[in-house]
Amino acid sequence: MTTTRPAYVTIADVAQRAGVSQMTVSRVINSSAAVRPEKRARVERAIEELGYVPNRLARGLSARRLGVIAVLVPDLTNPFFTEIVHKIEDVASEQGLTVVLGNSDERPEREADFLRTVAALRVDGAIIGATGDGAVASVRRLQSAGIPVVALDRRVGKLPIDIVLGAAAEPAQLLTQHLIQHGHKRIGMIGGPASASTSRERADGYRQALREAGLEEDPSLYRESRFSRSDGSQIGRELLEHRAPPTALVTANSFLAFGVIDAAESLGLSVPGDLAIASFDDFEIGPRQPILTCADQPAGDIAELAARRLLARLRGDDSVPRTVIVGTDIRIRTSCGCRAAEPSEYVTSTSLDS
Amino acid sequence: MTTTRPAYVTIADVAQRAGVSQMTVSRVINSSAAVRPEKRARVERAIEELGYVPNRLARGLSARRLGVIAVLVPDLTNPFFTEIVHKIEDVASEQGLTVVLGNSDERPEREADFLRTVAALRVDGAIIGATGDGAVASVRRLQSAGIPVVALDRRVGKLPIDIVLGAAAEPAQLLTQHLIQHGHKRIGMIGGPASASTSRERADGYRQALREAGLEEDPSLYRESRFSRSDGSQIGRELLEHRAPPTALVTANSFLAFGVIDAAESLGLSVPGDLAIASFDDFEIGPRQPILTCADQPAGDIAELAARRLLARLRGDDSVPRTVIVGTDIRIRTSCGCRAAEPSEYVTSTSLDS
DNA sequence: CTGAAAGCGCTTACAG
DNA sequence: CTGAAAGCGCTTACAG
Repeated sequence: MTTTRPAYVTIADVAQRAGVSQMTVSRVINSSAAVRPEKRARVERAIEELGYVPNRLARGLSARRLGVIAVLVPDLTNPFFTEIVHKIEDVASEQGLTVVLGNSDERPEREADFLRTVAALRVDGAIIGATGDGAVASVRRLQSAGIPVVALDRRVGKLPIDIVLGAAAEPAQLLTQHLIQHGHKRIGMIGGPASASTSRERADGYRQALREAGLEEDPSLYRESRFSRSDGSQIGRELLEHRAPPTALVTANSFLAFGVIDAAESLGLSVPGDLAIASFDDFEIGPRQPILTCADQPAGDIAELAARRLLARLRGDDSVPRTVIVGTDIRIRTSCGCRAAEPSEYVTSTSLDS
Repeated sequence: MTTTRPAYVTIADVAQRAGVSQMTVSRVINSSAAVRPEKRARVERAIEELGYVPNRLARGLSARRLGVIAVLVPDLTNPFFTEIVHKIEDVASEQGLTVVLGNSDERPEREADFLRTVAALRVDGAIIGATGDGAVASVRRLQSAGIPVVALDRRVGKLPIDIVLGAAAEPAQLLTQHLIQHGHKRIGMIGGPASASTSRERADGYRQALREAGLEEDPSLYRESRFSRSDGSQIGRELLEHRAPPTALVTANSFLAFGVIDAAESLGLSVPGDLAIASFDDFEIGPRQPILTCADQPAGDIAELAARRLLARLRGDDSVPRTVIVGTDIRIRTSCGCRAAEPSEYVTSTSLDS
């Protein structure tokens, strides 16, 4: 079809030019066995002269090891996941591994597509931030094909699997308690999609805090949403127009918080004056001091732990699946009603085996 | 090494179970030729029952078409590139293509590594945001192997190659002119690394504006930098402590602008009162109205155009390499000294053949 | 230390 | 519409 034929140089060409067998060339390329120095030199020269680039597909096919790992995230637009991808890419490239990237956009079908692709590619392993429990079947297929999978940020059903995620219930509880300490009685929450374990756990933490404080739980004050600014804005508006609106809100994601603030402003209300806010995620990017009181999950650490876990599996570690829960910093700023930025930080760091 | 053997089902297993030849199975999988309905049904059932997932490595090896494209960006931390990756991933997945992701971190060696990997993987094509002209050799190697490459955001030396980038000189000129209209006489610029064509062109636009306005060009007011907040902060501080400091600054990237504002604040100076700023990129993410007057390159459009160009090449388009320059919106906000947000937008949109 | 043979799991021609 | 043969470019045993 195209004019230029992919006229690749093959291992046979190199062997012929160097006057050795293919195997010798293979051994030189992979340093997989000792080769007499003179031969090695001849091979290296031939490789150089011919501009030989070993075909990794062929290698992957016969060696059953491609040197590629897959990374799936639910939203590539979210700086939390961006940082995760960035970090995993760093670790991978440092290990000579290549990353195949997938973005499900929180859609289970896209997720299934990607995981099927990845299975077809016979990647060495995968790190996935699932859309939710819908990923169980796909992940199981990968596992039964012998491909190690590490879950990140969200659980995958009840599957026994390595998983690395940020603390969810405790920080939500702390955020809520903080709002309670500011004197709020009617505290609402905009949670994430119930399909994500993280969302459910954060909601638990919120409810737990209310309960412990002896506050009534008004079910109409908890709202499920997608992790988007527009959902935050829309639901925020609805809550603020509630007959008995909340005076404070916990949001499960910063996009949601931004949207709520948009809504408040459009209604002529001020934050935290008319509505106090505490949120998850710390990704305000800009020239001014951030204002959001939030639970900041260390994305880089989560990513690195997940990557290291996968690397261990690739090396043959077949210990029991591990659940690693990474501590979260609570950053007190002004959206909750605090004046100054008293850096009262809370750190939890847990690591359990399951 | 591991306990579970990747006991994959192969096309031969399916063929046997369906009582047909491998070729028939292959034709069913790929819809590459007509197959009698009953046989097709038998094959489909066998695939289902066996849980067969075709091996794309094997397919790629013999068909010389993997269904994978490579995407390289210089900074995965920069929302401009994140959005680009996001969009390319969208287009690719919609076309059934998989994305292999690389991040050079602006380091030519990492770039070369990635491009070598990608060549070894025999990907179908690549879209690369190069670190600079250092990528010439790597790109040439891909091209001569018959792998189409589309450059994005930055040129690759003088290589004849498809390229999609945002306008650079004109917006820089307009930004500078705008500052001049505010009455500034001493206008500096923090440009990006000179290795990137974009940086050089932006600097040209800045100088052009000064020249046309008859303003002196003080070379000490132009500073080269990396695209980072810390560089912005450090260089910003140096410029502000200059014996005759600039009263206005153009920055080639928003991270730089943020850093400059950090520096100004730490010196007790205000923006735009003591220092007016106009920048490239529009990626303030947060709850408040953005303040940066800037040239906003449409990352999504750039990405999509690049992806479409590559797709055309994959389909066999062998026309002359094309240079597409995408228009940039100028967003007037307050960092330049304007009061309100008069949305005076400038749009340029050009497409040239080279 | 070295190499000939077989095989990885597909597809590409080629016949029929 | 269908299939047997050869080949894609490597590596894995196996001999020596």
